[in-house]
Amino acid sequence: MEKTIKRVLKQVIKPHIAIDSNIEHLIENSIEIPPTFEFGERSTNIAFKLASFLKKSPMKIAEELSGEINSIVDEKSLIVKTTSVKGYINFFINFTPFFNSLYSQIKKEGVNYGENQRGNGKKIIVEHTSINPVKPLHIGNLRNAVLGDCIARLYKRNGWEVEIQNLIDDFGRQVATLIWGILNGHHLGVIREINEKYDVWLGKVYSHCNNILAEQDSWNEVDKIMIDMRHDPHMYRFMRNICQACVDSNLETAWRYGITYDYLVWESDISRSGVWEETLRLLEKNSSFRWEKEGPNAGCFIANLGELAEFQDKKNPDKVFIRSNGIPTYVAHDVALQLWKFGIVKANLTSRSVVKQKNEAEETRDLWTSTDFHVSGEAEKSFGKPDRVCNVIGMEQNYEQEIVRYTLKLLSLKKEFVNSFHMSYKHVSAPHARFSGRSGNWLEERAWADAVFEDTYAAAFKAISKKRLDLEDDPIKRNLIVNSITAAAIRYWLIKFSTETEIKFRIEDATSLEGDTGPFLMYSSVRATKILAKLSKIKTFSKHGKYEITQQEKTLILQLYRCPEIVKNAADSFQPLMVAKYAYDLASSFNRFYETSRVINAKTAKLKQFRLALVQIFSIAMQNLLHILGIPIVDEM
RNA sequence: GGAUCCGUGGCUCAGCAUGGAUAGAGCGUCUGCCUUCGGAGCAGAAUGUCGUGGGUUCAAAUCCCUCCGGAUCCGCCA
Repeated sequence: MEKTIKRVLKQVIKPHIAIDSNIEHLIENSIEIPPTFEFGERSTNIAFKLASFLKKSPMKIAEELSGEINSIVDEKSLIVKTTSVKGYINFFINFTPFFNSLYSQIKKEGVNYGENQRGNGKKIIVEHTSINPVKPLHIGNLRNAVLGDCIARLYKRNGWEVEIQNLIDDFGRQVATLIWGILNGHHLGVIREINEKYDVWLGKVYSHCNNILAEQDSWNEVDKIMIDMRHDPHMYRFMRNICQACVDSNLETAWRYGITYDYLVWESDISRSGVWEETLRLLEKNSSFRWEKEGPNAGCFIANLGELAEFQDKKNPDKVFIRSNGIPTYVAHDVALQLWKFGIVKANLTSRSVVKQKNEAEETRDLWTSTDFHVSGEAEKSFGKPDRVCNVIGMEQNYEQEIVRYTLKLLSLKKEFVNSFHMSYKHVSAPHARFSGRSGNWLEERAWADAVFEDTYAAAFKAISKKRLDLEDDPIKRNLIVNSITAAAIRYWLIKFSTETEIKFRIEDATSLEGDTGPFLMYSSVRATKILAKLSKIKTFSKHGKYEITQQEKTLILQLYRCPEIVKNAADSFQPLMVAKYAYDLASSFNRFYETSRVINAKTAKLKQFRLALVQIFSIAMQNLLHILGIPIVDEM
């Protein structure tokens, strides 16, 4: 439709002014969706833009162009007529051929409707979740995971090969803190409740350990454990087993929400494979990095970021990569990791496939993990070597992520520099503070991912018990449906905000099932499914025959048409929110259609056929969108 | 001190990249709609100095600057 409008516009503008690249650009970006349907299906403000070139008033230009367009179109072309209102040119289209072609397209593309192949098979690594393996996911971690999961799905539908990594930092201070606590028997002071998830209990222990450490001021003992974890095989095995149990428990949570991974990357495996040493050799060869001989940073290895314009305004533009005690800093580690992801340094990790995961659509995905021992005869698979890397990390780490990115620039890794993306988002906040694993405040607010699931489940269960008395005899089916509604509600709630908005955690918002929510989208899809099931015997829509199209139907058709554009823009701007908003608008349009257009009792056979066809393509598009959002598709609810 | 982000009805948020017609939703409040494809829905009402003050422009919630309020960052923490 836009293509046709631009072509016609150029045709009528040409006699008035030469179309150079400047004018061409104006035309390309001038098509918009009018505020109300009375102004047509599309409009353009091109007359305003041309006013200064033609030295005429916008209204006059719009009037002339509109008249000229009307003289070359008729009721058989896609554009039926145009009007000029206050300087705008409004386009009215012929819905019958428009619908016919949209219908054929969506029917033909089916589950692929909305997709494109722009990625052309290129590969992206999306790293998300990546929590320390000492605690459960809290709602903020879940926001990270859901956003990352959604971006991965979006990239896939833009023709990219996607590899989802989850980094397990088992060599960090948080793990050492926990191990210190367990070795000193402090976990015995935290009673594990019946059926309590392991990671939840561990998170309590971890928080407890922090309190004791703060009282005793025994951090030097934790430092010693950090060293022992690296050098004492028994200590390492002890630590890794605990982390493994925690990760297994974390995965259970992720799967409840339809989140799956391709590769769990263990920090200890990375460390032992020599990635850091290789990175250091690479940096040492470059003049932008140096060992400091004097001054406050004497004995440290420094990244000379001050030579970049972007860091000139910093109080201290240079960044310490290796402390004077020889231990690399966190950001240096992240640099090594990024270099490894791009395959600039080689880690030679041993990997094994551990479990077959299923997401909400029952799609199978093998989960692989890096490992410290190889079982002979096991299948191997190589990871990495992407064209692009996207790290989903909170906004408070914007500066660190910039350092990582610009370090690539200092190393003259131009391609890797422009293909490093930090998907940044703000925190989910508790009423008066931020959630933190250390303070354990997620506990008192019931803000860990499993508790939020339970509370939402309870709300959904209450609702379905009222609405679906018939399901009392089928608790298994009811449980499946309630699980789906729960995941839908929470996932949608985490996606619907802009990544730049801090979400205030309030359980009544997360568990809401009405209005701008995930269940609302599911419900519209269920309505369509029900109609389709009842009319499964009607022969397929043919474009011949006459029928009237109502305004609600037109709106729905126009909404359906936008799907591919949204999928493209959402991926390009790293805004899953755009898909959520669009899916909500589409569901809303369908509900209005549903209220005003009876399908089963339509007045004529032809009308019935047309409406059924509209329901069919709505159902296809909505299911594709739900899949991108990771919302389960159900037949009833 | 410097940097980034945020400020939109009572509440929670979209819209800002690429300026454009009457600033959109949801929740809450109020009024209607179940002999009607499933009411987790629909129709309607009320509620707005788009933080403040300037500037640019034919046109500013959107771009630029000031100030006010909030968050985060600028570690040999992770």
